[in-house]
Amino acid sequence: MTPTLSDRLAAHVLAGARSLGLPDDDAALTPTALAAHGDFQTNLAFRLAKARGENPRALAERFLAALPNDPALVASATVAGPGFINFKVTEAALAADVGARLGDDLGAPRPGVGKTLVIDFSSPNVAKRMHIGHLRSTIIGHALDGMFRFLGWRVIADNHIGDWGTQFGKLIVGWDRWRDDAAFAADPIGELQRIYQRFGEIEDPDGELATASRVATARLQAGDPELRALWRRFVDASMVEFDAVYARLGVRFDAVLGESAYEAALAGIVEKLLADGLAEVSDGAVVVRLTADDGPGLGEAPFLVRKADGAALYGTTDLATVDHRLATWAPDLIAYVTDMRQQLHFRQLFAVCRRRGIQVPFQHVGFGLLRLPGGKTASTKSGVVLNLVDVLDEAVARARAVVDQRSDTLSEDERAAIAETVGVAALKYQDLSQNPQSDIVFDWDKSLALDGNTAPYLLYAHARCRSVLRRAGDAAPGPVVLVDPSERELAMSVARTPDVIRQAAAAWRPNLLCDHLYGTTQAFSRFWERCRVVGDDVPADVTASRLTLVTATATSLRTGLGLLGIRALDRM
RNA sequence: GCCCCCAUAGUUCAGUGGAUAGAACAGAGGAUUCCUAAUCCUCAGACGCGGGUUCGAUUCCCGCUGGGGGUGCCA
Repeated sequence: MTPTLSDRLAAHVLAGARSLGLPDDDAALTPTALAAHGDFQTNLAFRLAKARGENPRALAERFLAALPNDPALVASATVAGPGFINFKVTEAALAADVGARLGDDLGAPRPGVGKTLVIDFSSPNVAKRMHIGHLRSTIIGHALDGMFRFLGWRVIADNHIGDWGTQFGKLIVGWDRWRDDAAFAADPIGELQRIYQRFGEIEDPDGELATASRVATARLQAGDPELRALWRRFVDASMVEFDAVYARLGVRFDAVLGESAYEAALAGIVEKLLADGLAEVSDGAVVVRLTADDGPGLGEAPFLVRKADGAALYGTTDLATVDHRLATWAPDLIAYVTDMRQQLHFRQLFAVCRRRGIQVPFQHVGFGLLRLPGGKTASTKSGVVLNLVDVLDEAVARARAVVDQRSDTLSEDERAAIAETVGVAALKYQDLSQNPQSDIVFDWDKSLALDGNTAPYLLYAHARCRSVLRRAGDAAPGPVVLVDPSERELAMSVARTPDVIRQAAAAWRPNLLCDHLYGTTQAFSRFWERCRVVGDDVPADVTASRLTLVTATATSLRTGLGLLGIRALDRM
């Protein structure tokens, strides 16, 4: 592995701070906003000057003088404006860096080696079709999974399926009365969904249905073999469909443990909380009372772990799940990727875990709602449902129309495969490229767009890279020599990719990686317009250099897209 | 009531207390004897309002307005 240019410059800056007698552990190093200011800048002089009440410009001048001499790395270092220190790295250092990033691991440092992350995402409910609202958790979670693994973490992607609860009583009752076996055989989830909806719509003036449903739920949870078998059928049928969607999205899990897996542990959790004095009985229910000391606003609402009727709640299940994860994987960090509406729940959950003596840090990655134009939320409740598979199909159909128009020399099979990849990638990238915490407006034309800052743009650039590498034939890659400005810009972007992956993971924000890959692609497109790689009029050493640069670009794009769950194409 | 989130160009979105706030789409105009034009180049266009902290605020704090979400027995 090779430290990145910014790692090396940060060390350079911190060495300067030490020799100035002002040791620090943050070099405040960032890429410059404008190329005219160099490659990187440090704003450390501002911070140090503020702490010491000095003039920042004067301190920056002293700082500059105190920097070590490193002519191999630093081409120039200058003080600018009120106290910025701008660095330009040498052509040789940049060229060498590009040459070190040709493998799939990008030669990147792996600071996560030895650490384990459990990340909980997707978590659909059994007997309901996945809709567009499930997309965010699934693909943001998967992208975080990919980025952390890239950084060396052992990652356990855990799909916490909603396979337990009162909805099964309703399903069982409805199944007995209204099921259509042929419909179930043809489309299991569709039939289960129909039964469930009918249960909600039908008149039940005497509460007869409600009673039957409660009885069925109780029998199921008591282990009635017949109902258990029926429940298993519902779960299995749902999982078949979920797995098909995951395969299509390219999403993987290390563990698929539904809520039912924790059923046996729930009573013990509640008893222990009571015995330890952490929980109390209140209005017949069992609650953990938190205070403002547990976190802002947490003193208001208690955390419910058992209802007055004796049933456990999702919070109880979540506590049992934490116990299981700690015992099974001994993680260093546990993360949950859910929509922001569950923020309070997780803050409470984490606080209760801390009270139970659990030291492991938790992270709730809350993302914004997906809404439709006009402000409606896309949910079963509002009656506006966009089935995920239907959206994927439409995305692929739109991609296919473009493939047929642009790539008419390719075979039918190739075109179908390309359209599938491009369509699904476009939908995923559209989501991933936005800040998770922002609400998303789903609009068919925007969400499935194939032009502009979209996955197809990145995939196309990668395909061009592969194309020229195929054409290079026997010509071998060689040392990088940066001649054209577009080459330097591209090289710098490629060199920064490992830094960006680290930052994106640390911020739990895949969109930072999307932004960077888009920038790399823009740089590549400009390079492509200006610089020929192979040809009779291109000197051999220039071809060799550019083949290395193109290889590094292709690797950076392929690896970066791969972390986002998007497979790069060699042709399109 | 209380708590949380959001407000950037016509639209959809980026933006780490830092230098001239970036893209895309839509709009106007250009580029292809040559490695994939699903491309590139040019033009035009924005930080809700009022205070505060700071050398410096779209960013942090307070208030206001507008929108969304949550809030003891759903998840």
